Amino acid sequence: MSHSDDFDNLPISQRAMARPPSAPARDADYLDGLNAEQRDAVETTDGALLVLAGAGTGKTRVLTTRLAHILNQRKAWASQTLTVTFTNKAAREMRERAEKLIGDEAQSLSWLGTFHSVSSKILRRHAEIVGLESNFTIIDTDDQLRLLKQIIEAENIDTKRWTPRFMAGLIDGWKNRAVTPDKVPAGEGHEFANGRGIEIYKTYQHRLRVLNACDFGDLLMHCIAIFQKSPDILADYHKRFKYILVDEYQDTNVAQYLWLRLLAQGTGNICCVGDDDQSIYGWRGAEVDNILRFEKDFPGAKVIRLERNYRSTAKILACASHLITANQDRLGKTLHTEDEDGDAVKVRGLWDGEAEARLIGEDIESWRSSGRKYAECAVMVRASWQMRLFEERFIMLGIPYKVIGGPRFFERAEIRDAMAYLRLIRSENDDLAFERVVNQPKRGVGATSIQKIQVVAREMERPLTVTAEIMLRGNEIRGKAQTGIRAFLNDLERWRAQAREMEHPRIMEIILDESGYTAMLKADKTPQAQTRLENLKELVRAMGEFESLNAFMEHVELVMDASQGNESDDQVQILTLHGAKGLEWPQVFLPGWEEEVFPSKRAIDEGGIKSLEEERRLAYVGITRARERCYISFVANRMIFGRWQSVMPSRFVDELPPEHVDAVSETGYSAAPDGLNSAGFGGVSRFDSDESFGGSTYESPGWKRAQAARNTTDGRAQYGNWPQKKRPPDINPSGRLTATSDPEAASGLKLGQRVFHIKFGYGKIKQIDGTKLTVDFEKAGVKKVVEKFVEAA
DNA sequence: TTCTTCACGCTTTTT
DNA sequence: GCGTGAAGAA
Repeated sequence: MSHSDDFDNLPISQRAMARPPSAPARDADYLDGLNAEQRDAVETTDGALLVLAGAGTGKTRVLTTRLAHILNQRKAWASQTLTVTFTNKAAREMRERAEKLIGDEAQSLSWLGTFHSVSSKILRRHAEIVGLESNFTIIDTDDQLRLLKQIIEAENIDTKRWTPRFMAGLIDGWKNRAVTPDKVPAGEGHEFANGRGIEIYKTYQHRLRVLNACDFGDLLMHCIAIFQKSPDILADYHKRFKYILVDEYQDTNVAQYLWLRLLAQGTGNICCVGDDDQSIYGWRGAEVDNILRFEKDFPGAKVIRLERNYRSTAKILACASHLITANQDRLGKTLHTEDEDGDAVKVRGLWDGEAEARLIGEDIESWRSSGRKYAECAVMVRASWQMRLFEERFIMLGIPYKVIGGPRFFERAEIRDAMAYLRLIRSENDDLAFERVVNQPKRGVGATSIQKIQVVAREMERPLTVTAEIMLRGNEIRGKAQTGIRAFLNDLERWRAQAREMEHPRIMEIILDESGYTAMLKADKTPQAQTRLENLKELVRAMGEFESLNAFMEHVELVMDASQGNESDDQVQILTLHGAKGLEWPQVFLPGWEEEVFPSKRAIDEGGIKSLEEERRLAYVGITRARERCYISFVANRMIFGRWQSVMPSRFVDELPPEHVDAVSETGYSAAPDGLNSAGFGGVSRFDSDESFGGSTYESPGWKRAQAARNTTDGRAQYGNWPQKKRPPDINPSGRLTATSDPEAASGLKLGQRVFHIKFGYGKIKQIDGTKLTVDFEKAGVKKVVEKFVEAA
């Protein structure tokens, strides 16, 4: 095993003296096939280096090869390199690809991970410096919100007017900039409850410390604090990390930047790879400035541009490049390819979202019948609500698909409940976990009882479990709650003892059984309960893959995306544009290119030109995912939040280069990119003639607003909120029933008629009472009262 | 205490 | 359209 001679395995006394052997151990044949720039980026190992890597230019390859090169040149041990990424997925991929290059040695890359996982590892070593114990809990957004809610309520602030979510946003914003409560610039807390925001931030941080917990932002912030407070610790890390590699540098926020800069002060060997045109996380604190400023931050830094694209055909690349030139602040790159022209990017205008889904479904089928794979196709949307239409259509057509980045396994309620039990076993201090599961399953412990305990706990400054115990002894809790809590505490005690001598998957099973959680789900006849049981089984199985309970829990707290399972299956991928970074497919569909959808209304309203540019980068990312074919589409009418709106094609459509675009009209309306406005994209006129509107000059508010927004330079709509007018009930071509908010329309339904409902599939009408229908969904085993249905023509 | 109903707000995206 | 969370009813 080549990694047995690793730095970490040396006796501590020898570490300071340890030097990697100086001679290269292997031939540098891994450099074959790299172009001149890539090779330069790999071989420039020392000093600060910024690699500006455009889409599809072999960024990951350069990073991993560089890593291999450093190791093969014996410039450092694997464990003396630090490689940080943003997502777990990226970290995993990096490790896998490194393994192919350097074999077993990749296992010693113990400092390869996300910013958060590396931070957590560092923080566990020095937790006491920031007032934590090394077994601290990492809380997620859900816990964070509950904690904040308690704090805000305790301050007697109305949580409806000043929502915990908003406060969480402020705190995240501060933490993204590594701003501690005492460093908040004057005037910034004023947005919340008349300036009490800072106070709440302070209390929040204090509470976290008491709970021996951190949130995601803390992981980085505490690390920075440790480095700043203890120069000797920092010096240790300087000695350790001889080479630092950073992926997706354009997405770093201020805290991450500070973190990196502190660590890079040692050797100064830092290599950041990124693409300013793919910075799409500004809303969560990413500073494109970090990459724009790189040369100033790291004096003497070298910049290498990777501009040869190996992914897309020339036409696809031309579209993307042309579109992105509309952005102002760019470092500027000129991507080129030696690839052939390929097919033009297809732009298509359609009547509505269903037509769009239908067409894309057909395209995928014909792709498949031409002998290609489903898995070579991806549908990329701006927001997750747009996925539903495609799912429905694909189910109907029998096209296998997979939604990427849907509700994550470990964020599901049942999994979080199970985790809360484990957390309570690990530490009796975990108040958040206690609150979550004292009454889950129902033990007769209601809000009143919990509140009572909380009050006392706060007074005594003890954790809830301990307080509850004391109160039970003092007979201060009566009735159902008394027996409930008694049983709960006894169970915890017993499990804790058992956990010490049992395999950890087994203890999970015991907890689920004995707590009555499994029984609760078994008693629940809805189809969701079945899935939940399966999820829990999966959880127990996944636990078995970890050495210890603690290892498993660390994994869950940070790597919130387990259990993909059947990745090899031939499935169409449905995902958001954000989720698509770093991926590629031969055939890519980009639906929903309408003003206010993409670019999203919210982005335009809130962030003005800056957000608009970010949306454009998102479009750029979308197009550059395509290798052979790229289909862009927009519709005339779209259902948004249950309301029909007439919508305009996205301005991005107009920004495509006409000579590389093939504009196809599927509706009889002009979809030519250069003529959309003048030719009068027909959605509106068709809408006008619809009799149900009883008028001929109707224009939907959405359309007017969108039109106004398109015509302003900053992208902000000049109109306020327009009164909403309802679109008449929709009649769709498959002869199904569609929900409507118009009660009058819901007449003429017949008993026994089958209706469609999004969640439960087809059901039979059992009873009609005005506009109220009782529908029996036999397949799902659900009876549901469905209101406001309307019959199809 | 728990179950039911209703209104609201929100759907960018990640650790 | 959907889930959440608060208020009201059993």
